[in-house]
Amino acid sequence: MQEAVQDILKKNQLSITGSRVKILELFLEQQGALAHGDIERRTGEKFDRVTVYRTLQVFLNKGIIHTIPTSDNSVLYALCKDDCGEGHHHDNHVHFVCDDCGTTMCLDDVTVPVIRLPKGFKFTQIQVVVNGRCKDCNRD
Amino acid sequence: MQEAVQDILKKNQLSITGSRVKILELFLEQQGALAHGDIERRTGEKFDRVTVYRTLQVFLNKGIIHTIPTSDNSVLYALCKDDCGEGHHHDNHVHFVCDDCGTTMCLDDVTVPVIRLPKGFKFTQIQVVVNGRCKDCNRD
DNA sequence: ATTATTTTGCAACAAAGTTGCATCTGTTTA
DNA sequence: TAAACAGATGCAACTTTGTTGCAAAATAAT
Repeated sequence: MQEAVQDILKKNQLSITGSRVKILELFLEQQGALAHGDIERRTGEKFDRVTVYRTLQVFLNKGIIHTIPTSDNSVLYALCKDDCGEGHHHDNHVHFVCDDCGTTMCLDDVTVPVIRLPKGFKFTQIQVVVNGRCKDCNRD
Repeated sequence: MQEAVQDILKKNQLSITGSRVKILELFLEQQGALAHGDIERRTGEKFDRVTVYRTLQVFLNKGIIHTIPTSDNSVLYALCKDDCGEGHHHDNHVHFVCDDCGTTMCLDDVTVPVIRLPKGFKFTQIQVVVNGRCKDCNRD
């Protein structure tokens, strides 16, 4: 885990600092998306709010994480898979929000469908947000 | 136009007030989505910020407008078509954001695709956000 | 026209996000 | 390994966005 974090930072030519390591660890531990507030709480408010914002911004620019559009318009961040980097920024994504437990995740293996747009429209990116019940919540 | 506005308000059992009329007119005039800021500006700051928020909230509850999730997490509002009302709240929507002119619109005639979710997942709602160039911007 | 009900604007507040700057930490080089 | 440099951090102050309670004003009902 420690190594994975360092690898990612080095690969992206980022210096290895406390906040970056800690925040990246959070993303790796938890399969799912995190809000800015979550991150502050789960780092034990060890880092300044500003630092968290700036760290997330850096990760966004490097393509390490990406944002997820939500219907309630809170900002969520999620780890990107390997095929995303600077330049190639998540052309297509399917995100799932569980109405029960609130978990938001990126369904990487689900392919984004082709959408027939009206005449004259050209698309560059498609994001899909699915609401429903996740695997865990459906057990009960 | 005046009539259309009054009709909508009456149909939803809302009293006819300055801000409601003006804001509804904005939505009817403009085919596309509006941010809260847009609305304030285009009403000439005639109404208090709070009033605008509350008016939008009322329209949302009544199903007159709906919000659109955007990748940059700004809140956008758009008019609903007739088949949306209290209770039946936009289960499926395709929204288009033009990267050129920034216009965001609701593509009502585009059908939302079926998405195969992983085992155990159940969906209740699907929102699709498409980025690209709109009809108008593609002319040049 | 008068009353009852809603809606509005104001003030104050809370949350979310940004900026500039001095200080500190990580990295590089000798 | 120590000095020097570049970059990251924390603090303070500020802006933007959104919320709440309450008195005044506008709308609807009688």
